[in-house]
Parts: sequence; structure tokens; C-alpha cells
Amino acid sequence: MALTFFEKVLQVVAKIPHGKTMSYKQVARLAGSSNACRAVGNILNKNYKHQIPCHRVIRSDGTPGGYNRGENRKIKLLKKEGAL
DNA sequence: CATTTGACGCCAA
DNA sequence: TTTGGCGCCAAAT
Repeated sequence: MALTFFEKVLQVVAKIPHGKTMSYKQVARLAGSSNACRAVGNILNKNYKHQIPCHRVIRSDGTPGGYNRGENRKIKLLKKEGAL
């Protein structure tokens, strides 16, 4: 597989079911590092694909955090999907 | 190779 | 409750 953390994160995020949300910590954990929460955010920021539901990835506090397309976009999508 | 960055997480004050 | 600071990680420059 030789997947870098970068690839793993994308795969994990892509696995998030519709109407659900995961915290960066959870994603980082599944990606292989329990505390790479920072790296996860950084990766998603530089590599946002509409193929990747990055808007389903939020902070542990429940706050949406940020989004390349605008936080508003993220919040809207989550509400629409019923994640909130 | 060394340094910087960043959509974070958790704790203490 | 809110703010500030520290820790941790991987990619980018």
C-alpha cells in the first residue's frame, strides 16, 4: 500500500458515512497516529477534493473548525446531511 | 537537512 | 466559561 499519512487520512475521511461526523483526533487515530490531529487538519487543508467529505471532519469540541471553501459551507452541508 | 506551518487536543489559570 | 500555552505530527519550503 505504501500509503503516506496523507493518503490514509483521505481514505479514512472518505469512509465517513453520510450524516455522520468524526473529529480530527478520531481520523488521526484510524489513520495510524492517535495524536496526529494537527497533521490531519493540515493535510485536509492542502488536499480538499469533493471526493473527500472533509466537511464531516470536525473538532472534538463539536465546533466545525474551518474549511477551505468557508466554514459556512461546512456547517450548511452538515445540517443538510443531518449531522447536526 | 533544518525550519516553518497549521482546518487540533488537552490542561491550567 | 473563556483564554493562553504546550505538545504532537506530517508535509511543505
